[in-house]
Amino acid sequence: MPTLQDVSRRAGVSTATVSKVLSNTPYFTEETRRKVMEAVRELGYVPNLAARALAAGKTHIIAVVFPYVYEPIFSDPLTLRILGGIESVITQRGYNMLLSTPRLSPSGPDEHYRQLVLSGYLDGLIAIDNVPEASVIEDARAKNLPTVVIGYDVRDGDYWVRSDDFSGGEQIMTHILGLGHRQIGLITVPENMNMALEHRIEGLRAVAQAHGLDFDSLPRANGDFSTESGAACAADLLTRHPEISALICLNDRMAMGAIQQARLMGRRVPQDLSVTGYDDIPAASSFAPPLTTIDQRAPESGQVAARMLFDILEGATPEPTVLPVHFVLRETTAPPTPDFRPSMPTNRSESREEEPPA
Amino acid sequence: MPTLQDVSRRAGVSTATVSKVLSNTPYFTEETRRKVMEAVRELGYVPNLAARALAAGKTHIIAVVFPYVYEPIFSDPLTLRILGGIESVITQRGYNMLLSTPRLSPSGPDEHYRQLVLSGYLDGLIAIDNVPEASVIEDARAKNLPTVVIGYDVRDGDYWVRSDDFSGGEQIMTHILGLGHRQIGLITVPENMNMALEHRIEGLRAVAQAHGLDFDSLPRANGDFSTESGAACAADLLTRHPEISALICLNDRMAMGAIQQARLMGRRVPQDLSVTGYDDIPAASSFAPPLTTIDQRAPESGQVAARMLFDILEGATPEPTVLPVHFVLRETTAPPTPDFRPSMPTNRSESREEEPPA
DNA sequence: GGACGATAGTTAATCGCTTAACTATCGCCA
DNA sequence: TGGCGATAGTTAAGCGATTAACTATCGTCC
Repeated sequence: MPTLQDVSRRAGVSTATVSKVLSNTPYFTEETRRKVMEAVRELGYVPNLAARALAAGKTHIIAVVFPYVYEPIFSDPLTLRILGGIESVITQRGYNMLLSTPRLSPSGPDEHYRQLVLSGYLDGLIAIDNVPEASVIEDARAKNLPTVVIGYDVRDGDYWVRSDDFSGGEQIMTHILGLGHRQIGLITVPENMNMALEHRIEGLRAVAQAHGLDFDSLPRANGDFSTESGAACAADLLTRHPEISALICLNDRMAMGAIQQARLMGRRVPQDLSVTGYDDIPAASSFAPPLTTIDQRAPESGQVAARMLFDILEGATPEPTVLPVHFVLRETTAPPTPDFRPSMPTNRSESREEEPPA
Repeated sequence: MPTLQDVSRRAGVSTATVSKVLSNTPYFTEETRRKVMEAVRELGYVPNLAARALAAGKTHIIAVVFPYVYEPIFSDPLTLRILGGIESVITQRGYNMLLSTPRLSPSGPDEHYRQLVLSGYLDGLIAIDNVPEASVIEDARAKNLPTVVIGYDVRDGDYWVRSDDFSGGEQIMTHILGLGHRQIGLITVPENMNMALEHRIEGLRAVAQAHGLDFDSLPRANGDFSTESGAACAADLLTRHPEISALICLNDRMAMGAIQQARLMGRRVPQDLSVTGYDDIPAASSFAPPLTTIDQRAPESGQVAARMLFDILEGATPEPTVLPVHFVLRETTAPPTPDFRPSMPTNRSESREEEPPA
């Protein structure tokens, strides 16, 4: 591979001049540029990025960090769409994207990841961080590496972008309540697992209580994001509380599992049971029936995060961003039918569910 | 950030010795190692990867290349699972994964990608290459960069791994024929778009012809991998050829679209119409009804590719690999019912479809 | 005409690490 | 005892760029 020096010799100038021409630093003539460019072409010169990184202290590599927590990112359509959004911006700016999926333990991310962050190999970092414990950006913060977090685990001074989960929860509950449902079941995930989901729950709660509903006494079961767990939760909930006329699920996959399970138990959706999801994954619209859900605009959040990062790299100090969510009305919700409306007006007498089904 | 020199001073040895200890190159005492390691710990030293890359000529970065062709990879669950497989091996070996998605044009991949490949930033490359034109590995080949291709666009001497698409096609057709179907519709993609799919078609053809069926005269429509296009193709096919009792789709998403469309047209699946997919994406098993399909073991192919790459890096010359596929019998296929069996035994009189629906 | 600022290009130090070549020491054996 | 090979560690030369500091040239303005 030809080096800068080869080019400089061939063009009959110094390496400094070649470097200037290539990086468009002032003070060279058109004639010089021509000679240099021609030498570059003739030799097929391509700059050595490692050398450039060492000398200039810039690697043009942005790490995108998806911690390996509850499940592999590679099966979660949502994080993937975020990734797509990030990729589009990074590529467009001529940067490269290093995908890192550190394993998390209570003592923090794995050693290999920590070395990467501290190694000077990275110009910036974008991390998904919704998990309360074990922050993935501590080292980056300590090293002053430009970092944008997508999610909630931030502290003062951090740059972040997040989806308006609270509003998403509000919109769902408003819709369900507006339809006339009062016997509502919740399919959630264990507490302290994901802060985004907890904000959705807070949104649900706010609206429920504004309507005089005792949110904490609503039947509730915890899944683990998967379709299967959604089915299991639905089985549990519908068995113990046959009066339920609407099921609010905190993500689409659990909603889809719940619908299948409900059908197995003889409930038609939406006639006998309304179900809502969250995320609007690709499968949601082609599901039968198409799922009423919340569109988080995941690709957009990736793009916004990437743009914020480049702002920081250029010396600006971008504002943290909360992205609006969009309610997607499809066909899994309907007003409750009298058959499934029990005689008592609320479910105050019901016991509360906390544990997930086996 | 402390450097190697800082460590060497603190430990009271030369930088060469520190380097040796850290890379475990022979000839130092246990005592020396202790001193060095202690200095490393005290200073919080982390090697600078750019400097290491420049000096040693190894970056510990593997590029994973998913060309942007017919659609963004970020919505294709299949390539994503391959990515997951690759990631697991790369991470485990302590390498980093650079995700590159070059834009392809008839003149080749974009310039930024070419620079990356030639820049010396990469220790190896894994590429998905099923698109006939515009190879993504030409530069890598020219530069002698260790490369493994997942797919078909290879030439002699290349390392590759691919799924046994031909056998997959055979198994699908054998199953459908064994069920008794003879009025078979095909939902495919345009020719020269994806070589893997063409091999599946060859597998289908081989078995069909062995059974005396004129494969080329089977009704056929071309989609573009998407659910929507599957629905459109199904609408087209079932309208023109109502006698069709089985629909073979070359991927799951098109199959799912086809099933929804068939249902809209009053066909029950599988009673009135059998449908098969290909890929076994996550949604396939939770679809209603669960989809009969082919499992390609995508994560495995990613793992195999990554392992092959490390073999090459270690000086070995691994054998190209064809991975077996697995037929997944679920609930979208059944024997044809007499109602939908037309009087003529074959469809020799039918015209052939080539164009996709608008 | 001389001084000065802008322009064009060069020299050489530097980034932080690896490694070939070299020196020094030690044990062992003929 | 001398010599040799193995062991332990050092010196210093790169790797291939960037860039600060410097020199040289030229036009302009008083």
